[in-house]
Amino acid sequence: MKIGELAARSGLTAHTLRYYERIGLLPYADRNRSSHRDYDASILTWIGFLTRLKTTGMPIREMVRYAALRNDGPATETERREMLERHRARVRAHVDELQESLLVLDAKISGYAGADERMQAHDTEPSLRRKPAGARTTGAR
Amino acid sequence: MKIGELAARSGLTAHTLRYYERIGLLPYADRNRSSHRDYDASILTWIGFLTRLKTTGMPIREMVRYAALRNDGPATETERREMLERHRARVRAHVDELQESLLVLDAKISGYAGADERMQAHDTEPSLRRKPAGARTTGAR
DNA sequence: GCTTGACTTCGAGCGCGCTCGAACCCCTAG
DNA sequence: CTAGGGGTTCGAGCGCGCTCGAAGTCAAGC
Repeated sequence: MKIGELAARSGLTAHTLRYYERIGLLPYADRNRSSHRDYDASILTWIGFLTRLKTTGMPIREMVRYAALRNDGPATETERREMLERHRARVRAHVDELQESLLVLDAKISGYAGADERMQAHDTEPSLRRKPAGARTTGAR
Repeated sequence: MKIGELAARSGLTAHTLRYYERIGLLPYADRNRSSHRDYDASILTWIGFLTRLKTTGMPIREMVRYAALRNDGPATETERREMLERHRARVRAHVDELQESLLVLDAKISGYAGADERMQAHDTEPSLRRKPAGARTTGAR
């Protein structure tokens, strides 16, 4: 597979793929006689995993470190596992933080007037929200 | 309150606070006769909210837009609410994505050999994980 | 034989969100 | 009177993660 196809299949651009090779995220690709990169389909699995790491906010230099360890073979497995465990902990913490923020956002949104009508129209998730905060029937405003 | 104190209390640096004022995230602060900024404590609430938006990944230019609307008074409430609703949807989607990625991470981690011993030592969260996949009582190791 | 277009390397540039330093001003305490 | 420790404005610089363009090579199709 040439770089254009890999780009299409991986969702990255050819520029980015070359950049990733340059910095060590992707292994140096075999070149054909025209020095065009020739990829094996298995690279897609690795790129998929890298994309997960990226999605979850791992900095590139850490991904590079992980890639280097991977390249050094089974002896580095413990270290790799530990990296992923640390990363997982960070991601979990981040998720918690986001969920807390979602509550704040919910509160703020329901604090805006005129919400009710549009709630009917836009709200895709009617549960758990209509909590009229006591007997204060919003007579006047 | 002067900028140094606000910095200490808000967790931002004085440099950042000035930067935020410059770009319109923070209202132009009153100056005392020495042209030092003099903040009211209420600004902390606003900064807190901005920090939430930042935490949840809202780009600064959007926060600036929100701040500008806020500054234009109650007439913009609908638009502000809509912004927050859109943002909330993005955040929710992102949380989902992270949770999916956590599963991948879990799988990858448990794929590494030698996990068991260290699990005992490092795992802070014993629930839900030790799923010994059948009756395999870990006799040997 | 020539055009087209996908590839190559290399280095510069960009958008984001700060971060920092220079040069200056003012207030207070010793 | 002086030293120190705030504060001010202004503009440049930085780290990140790409993104892009220039200039060249090569293979295939007309």
